[in-house]
Amino acid sequence: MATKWLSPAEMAAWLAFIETTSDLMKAIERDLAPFGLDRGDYQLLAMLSEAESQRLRMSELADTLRLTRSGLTRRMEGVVKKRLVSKVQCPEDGRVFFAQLTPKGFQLLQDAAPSHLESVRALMIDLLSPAEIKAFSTGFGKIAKNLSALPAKH
Amino acid sequence: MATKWLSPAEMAAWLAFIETTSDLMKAIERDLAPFGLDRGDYQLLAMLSEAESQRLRMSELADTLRLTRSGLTRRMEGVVKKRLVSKVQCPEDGRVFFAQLTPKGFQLLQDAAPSHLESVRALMIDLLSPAEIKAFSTGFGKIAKNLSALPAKH
DNA sequence: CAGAGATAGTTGTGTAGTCAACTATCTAGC
DNA sequence: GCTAGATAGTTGACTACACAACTATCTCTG
Repeated sequence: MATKWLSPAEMAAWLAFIETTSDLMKAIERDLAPFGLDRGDYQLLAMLSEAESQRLRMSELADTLRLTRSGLTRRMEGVVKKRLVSKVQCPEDGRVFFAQLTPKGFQLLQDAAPSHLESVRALMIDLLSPAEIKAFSTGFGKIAKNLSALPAKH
Repeated sequence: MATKWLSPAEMAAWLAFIETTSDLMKAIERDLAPFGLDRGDYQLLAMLSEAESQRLRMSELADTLRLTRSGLTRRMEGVVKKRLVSKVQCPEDGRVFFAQLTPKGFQLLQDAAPSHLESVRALMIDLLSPAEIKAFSTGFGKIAKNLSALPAKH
């Protein structure tokens, strides 16, 4: 197999991406900490807040959060204990549970959102030119589309 | 505090980045699995392979891998047990240890690299236009520069 | 050269996630 | 309407990390 190496420009893009992402995530997480939330909690609340009746089936939520079902079961323990989310059994199907955003959870999300958005701006968006923003959007869009077209499970 | 919302284009860039990165990392990890390596191991080996004498001080290696010192201690247990890396005490300073790539580790890296590079190409690089590649590189570069200029520790 | 303090790495403890096995419920086919 | 299988979620065991406290070594100041 003849290895097709990456050109310097390609390697630069890859390395910049790989090395920066982890630091960026940590910085964003740090800005969320004063609200008692981590990034996983925030995303969970944000997803629910945008959903119909502010609730989603567990497995649907797990998929959008890129968690396994068991992973979500564990993460839910935290936000349920904090009364930010409640678990509601579906009347039509006894197997399914909904994660339901509580008023307290909604309020906390409202409180945290401005700070989080500001954080995303300061650490990423405002540093990029409009062309770069466009390139991020289209570039990651193409990557995502390709990934979802893949056989997925091995 | 008046919340400065993200424009649709900005939000698109942010969401595309956030949602795609996790899937991309998992896909790359999956392609590395046949070699018995995960992404952390691969990066550890890759860093050592490029270093002077193919070795680095533990704390230096921890920094480049974005691990805490204790995190690296734990990760080293795995690669040391697999004989891919050995730990060598520094003669001049009894506190410091070097992570030293073994011939076996070097060989495994040589074996895995073509597949890994191919994976990075297929899942990311080859999907992007040259302009997008450039934008990724400069964009993440700016983000990284900004992060390193920050107060860093809380 | 004796501490005092800095530095390198490890260990104890805790958290967040995975996978595989399990329970409970629902749905079809007979 | 019963049983076979599918589906939703949970649990047990494990892994990879982080943080804080610790040990060992080095360095500096008197």
